[in-house]
Amino acid sequence: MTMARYNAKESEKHWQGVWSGRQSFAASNDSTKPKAYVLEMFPYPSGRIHMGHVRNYTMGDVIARFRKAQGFNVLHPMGWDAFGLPAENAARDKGVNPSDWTYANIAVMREQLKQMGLAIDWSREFATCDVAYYAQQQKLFVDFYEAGLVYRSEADVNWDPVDMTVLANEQVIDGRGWRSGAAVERKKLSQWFFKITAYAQELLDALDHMERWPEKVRLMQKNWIGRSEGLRFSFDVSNGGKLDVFTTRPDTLFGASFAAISPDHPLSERLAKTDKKVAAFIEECRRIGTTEAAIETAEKMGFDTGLTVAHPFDPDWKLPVLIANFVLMGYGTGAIFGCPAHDQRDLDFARKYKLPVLPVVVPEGTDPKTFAVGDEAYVGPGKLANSRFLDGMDVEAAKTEIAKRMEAMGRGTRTIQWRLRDWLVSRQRYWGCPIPMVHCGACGIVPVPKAQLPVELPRDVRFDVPGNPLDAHPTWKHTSCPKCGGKAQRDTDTLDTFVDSSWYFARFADPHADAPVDAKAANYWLPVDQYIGGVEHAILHLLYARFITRGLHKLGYVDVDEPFAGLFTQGMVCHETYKGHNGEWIALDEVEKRDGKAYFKGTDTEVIVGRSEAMSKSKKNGIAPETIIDVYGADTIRWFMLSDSPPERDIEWTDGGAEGCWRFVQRVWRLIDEADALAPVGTKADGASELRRATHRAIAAVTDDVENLRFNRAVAQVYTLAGAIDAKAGAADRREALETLILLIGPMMPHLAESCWQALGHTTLVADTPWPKADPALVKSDTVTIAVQVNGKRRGEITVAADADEASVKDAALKDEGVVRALEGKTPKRIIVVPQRIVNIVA
RNA sequence: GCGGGCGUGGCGGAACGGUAGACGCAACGGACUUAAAAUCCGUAGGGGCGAAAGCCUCGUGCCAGUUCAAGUCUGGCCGCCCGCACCA
Repeated sequence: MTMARYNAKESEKHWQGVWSGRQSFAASNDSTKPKAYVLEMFPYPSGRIHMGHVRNYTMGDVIARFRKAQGFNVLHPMGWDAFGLPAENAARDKGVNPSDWTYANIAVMREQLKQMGLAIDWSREFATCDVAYYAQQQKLFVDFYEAGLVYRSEADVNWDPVDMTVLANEQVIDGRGWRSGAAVERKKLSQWFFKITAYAQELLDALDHMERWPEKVRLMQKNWIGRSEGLRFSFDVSNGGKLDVFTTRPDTLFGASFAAISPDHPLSERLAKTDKKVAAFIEECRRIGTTEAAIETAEKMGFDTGLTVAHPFDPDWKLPVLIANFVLMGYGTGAIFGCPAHDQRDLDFARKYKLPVLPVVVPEGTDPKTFAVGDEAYVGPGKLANSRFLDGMDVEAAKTEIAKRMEAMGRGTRTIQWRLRDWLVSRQRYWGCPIPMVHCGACGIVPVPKAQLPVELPRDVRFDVPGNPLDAHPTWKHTSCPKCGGKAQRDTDTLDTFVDSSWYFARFADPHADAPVDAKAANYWLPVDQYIGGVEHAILHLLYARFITRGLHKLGYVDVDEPFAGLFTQGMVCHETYKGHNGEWIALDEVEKRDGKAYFKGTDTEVIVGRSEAMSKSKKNGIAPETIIDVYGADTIRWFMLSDSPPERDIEWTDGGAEGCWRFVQRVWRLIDEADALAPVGTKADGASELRRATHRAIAAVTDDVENLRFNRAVAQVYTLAGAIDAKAGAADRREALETLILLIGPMMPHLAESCWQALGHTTLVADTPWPKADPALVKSDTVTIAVQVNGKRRGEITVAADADEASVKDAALKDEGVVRALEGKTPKRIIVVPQRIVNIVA
């Protein structure tokens, strides 16, 4: 009997139907099994899935299926991060309604994900643009408002002139909008904020306990939160006012040679009103400030205001007050004192403007009289000098002493300064969750009562005029005040889409609940045991989600603070790039490769082969997953995604690699096909044949590798087992080996596994079959072959019993022919025996 | 500038401080075939000795060090990648 070649297309469709019909992957909210919540960052419905999705969802799927096989009650849901600007752009450019466009995209992508054969509980699917979802989000917003975690404030905001909306700090990258790439402008606007800074300390402290998060991500968050301890104090200004400054180095106060304020400091602005030169200087700073990356190399610039401040410990010591472009209004008080000897920026500035440089901290054992600072500020430890009552103290003691005295004088307080600022969530856009607030002339700002929610988006909006479409709508914003019943206006802003994705994982616990989050269900499922996504969300999404979860906890919706117990950030999918001789990107399908060179298809014109880069539209080096699935099937593309490259690193897509995966699919199928005279289903293998050993070693290794997300190694172990299956082995041993092979690839190539399982005579599903268990006795072997070194160089090899005692191992080693030759008759001085590893003879 | 990561065959990559290069891709040789595809078997880091089995030697970016033993640990360089970026 010979079966046909494995038909991936038919088989995959078949098994997808079977799983769906049996609801194989439905999660139970009422189970006695241990739970496992496996989640991948949900996709934006752009229209088609890309290779990045395939890699991400394949990894999650392997974990989900693996956990199910291990007996866990698994939650592995899928949804859509469906609000956002592309829908509005499509509406403007193509005249389609954003909602229609989005749901059409979702329909396509859902089919594509289903074709991947993901073990997802589709009954829990939702999109963030579903009224049912954003209605709950509006309730949450009101809850947060009432809990004091939401406030409205006028502030300098980041304005994206292309997307025509404001952005949160985190969403400005290198002075540009994270989506549009446009240079961000500054505006003063009244906007809604989430009080994320209220949790700054908690968000920081918890990072230390998040062992299953990558160190890198924790560090990025730590830096972003940016805690620094210091002293805030005031100078008396010669104009009779006070100037507040913040410093982390109060110990260097006697080395101060100037005070500097930001061009945006209120004092600068006040001076500008009466002094044209000040105004011109501020103008110049702002111009440079907004011209993008030039900030990097921007020269330090200062302007002497003519004002002075008195040194807090010596009223006769006057320091000039300068406006300096490197002082940021957004951090601390927007004013500093400059101590050039111990701060590089201050030193650069002082050298340029010929200000004194007096060292006040000198390294241990250095004479303060001879210690000089050149072009490099001294920021290391040492003893205080030239500092009156601080002389001789170390830095820490001096900081404390100054702080104590300042506090006693009522001039300063020790404070903690954060880099993190509150999360600006208002967006002047249409396709987002409407902010459920009403502005009443009489009552001020009034939340929409929960009974009146949701505030639904209108369908009839225009996108052919610039500005906020909701604001431009003729009637939508007009409403009555929930409090006094008088005429009032709705808030026409919508929420940042990062709000949508900051609690969806909690909603999945019970996506049909009447409350935003069903406490019982969420407390059962949360935290997410394994979250998988791109490192690009290391700060934005992950920090916001951690904050919102704390808010949910405060409101009693959940008992946890941290939403994601385990986080894994996967690498990108890359491909070689091609360029023409004018530097233009050449699409993959316009290139053909011949004899190691690349040409324009059908011509002899060479194209330049560039390095491998993340697949992207702009570089034209993307491969559409659907074409691969169409040709080879989902299992092949899944296998590719897991093979070779460690999951956290970038993977390079190659045609050869894909073909190799496809060949392996066929090879597995053939192994089953050609396996004649197997023992019947249910036969127990016995004994300790080589094949049985290989089988159980594979179980142990693959289990360990998948457990630790080392999929590339798991794949290699599977290859090794496949190679070990020998037609000459016993019928029972071969059945065991083949069944094991199939169960091990089950999470990785689920369709192929089901087909093979059936071909092996089973009437059950791999999806319902427990994960195999390794017999420890078979994993360990009786004999081991170890190397024997002489003076650290490998000279021979001996095979000894695994439990051989040291004496007999030594004995065997010394008898080895190669060892004898290498010893040249010398007597060993020392023999190191590492059991089951190595013998090293020192002669 | 600061912080983090990485550097191993033609390529992707393996390797609790213990036989470097598992496993795969590409390559080459052979078998099967009228032929091709598919498949199967075999070879394979560099150099040297040998008819062969095999043996010697050099090899994990570079230079030192610790150790019986270093791809792995330590220090210093070089290169690449990522994050933050005048945060006082």
